[in-house]
Amino acid sequence: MSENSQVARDNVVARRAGGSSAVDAAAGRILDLIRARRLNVGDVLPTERELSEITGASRNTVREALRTIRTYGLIEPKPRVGAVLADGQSIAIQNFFAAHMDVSRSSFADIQGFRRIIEVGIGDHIVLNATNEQIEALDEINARIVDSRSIEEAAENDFNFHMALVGLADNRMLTDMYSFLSPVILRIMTIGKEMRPVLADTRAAHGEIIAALRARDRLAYAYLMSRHLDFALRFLPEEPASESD
Amino acid sequence: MSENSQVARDNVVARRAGGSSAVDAAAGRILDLIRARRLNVGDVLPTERELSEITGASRNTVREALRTIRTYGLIEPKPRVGAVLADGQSIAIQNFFAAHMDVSRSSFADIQGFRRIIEVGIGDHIVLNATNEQIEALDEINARIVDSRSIEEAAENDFNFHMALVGLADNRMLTDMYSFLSPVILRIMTIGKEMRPVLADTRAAHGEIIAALRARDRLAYAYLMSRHLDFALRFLPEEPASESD
DNA sequence: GCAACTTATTGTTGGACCACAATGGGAGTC
DNA sequence: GACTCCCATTGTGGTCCAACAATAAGTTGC
Repeated sequence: MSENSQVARDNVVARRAGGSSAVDAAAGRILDLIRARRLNVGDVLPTERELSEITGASRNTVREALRTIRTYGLIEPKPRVGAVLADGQSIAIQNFFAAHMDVSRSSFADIQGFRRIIEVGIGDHIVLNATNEQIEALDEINARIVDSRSIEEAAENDFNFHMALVGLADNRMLTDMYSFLSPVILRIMTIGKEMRPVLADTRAAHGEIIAALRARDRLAYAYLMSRHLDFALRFLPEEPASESD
Repeated sequence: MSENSQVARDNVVARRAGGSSAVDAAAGRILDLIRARRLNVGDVLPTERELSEITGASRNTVREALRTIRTYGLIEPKPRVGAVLADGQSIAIQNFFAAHMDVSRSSFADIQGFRRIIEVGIGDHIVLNATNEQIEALDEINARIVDSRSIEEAAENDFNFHMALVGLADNRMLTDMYSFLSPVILRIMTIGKEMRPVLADTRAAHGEIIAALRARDRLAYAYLMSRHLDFALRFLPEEPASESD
């Protein structure tokens, strides 16, 4: 019993010297480990008991740290094997936003507002620098929307169009952010198409935007893109329509 | 010892009957509880032991569930009080970005390009919606730049100006991103001021932007902001010093 | 009014058990 | 003898429990 408290005290001392919280410290250690060993998707982490030894924390603490990392979608536990480095970004972000949608419904509008600023803002660069081939490629992607067999597929094609557009901005930060936000944007698009499944309209709106690019008309592009994104926003459940809430 | 295993088996049975994972089930129960009791920001959750009784899971399981919710930024634990419903979306989003995005790979030029799209893009909204008081507040922040004692302080004041500007866009996603990017942006500003430490110029450029806002002149704002950010870019090194990390 | 004490709560630990999957060895078969 | 199948063993995550430490709110004594 007394050695129990002794060990506890030592660990507490180590914790206070290290960081603010034992769980946070352990999480940091584990993330450092992933970086140091250059682990990639599919690789496995040491077992919880080994991590417990490595980090100097108890297995319970390690588990809480892993739970945090897991919530970020970076790892996925696999029984008998260990935690596997995962590409669970999509699910994690969806869960993240799902947890927040209950609290604040403004998030959807914020994301759409963000998109509008970005996609309108990149117009100047695209109009000036995009090659004709790139614009034609956009047209090709756009054509796939009406061929979609399901709403999900349509949303994916829709997203591909916008992602390709953002790619023309030639800015890594932007493309990274769009990849990061892709699950949420896809979800917004899916909801929009469920409520108003007229794929031809989406294609036509995109077509107008492409036409503005072909004509190298910045003002037309800004106007059309802005209208296009505003229009999508109108069909989102942003209004507190449900009285039960 | 045998009653120990008996309890464990019962709980496992209860778990399998309930859902997929005890932790997930507990997290769902807790979120339901928050919704059912209509808890708002600032309200406190029941204690872990009470939640343990409510959910039928052990305190350890409850803790892992709370850790998940906490990672989402919905609650914040307070010793002796309990978990408090928090508005920690900002920090949670920042952590998500930190976990998933590698800013260091983006070049300074990319980040400045991103900034230009954002800060020019929000012009319309600001020109239309900002109150005179908000614009005057911007002016006040801007005035502090020339009083700065050090380059770091000047960079910080510079950043504060741009952050306040972005805040006027009234979009949480944007402000969160700027908070997240703040270290990088600050670094860019510091470098810029080291190379060309004429604080009066920065203040003057900001002043012109503020004047455009006062006049509610979108075009002038877009032009001046674009020029301002482009100008900063000119003094940055071509290749970001990735070795410092 | 302030300081010391009490107490309730989270934070952390170590230990235990269960379910499950992989592994390997042994028995049986060709 | 080689191959196959079955089953025990083993190791891992998932869950639970009991205890102690740290902390801060509340209480009491002066």
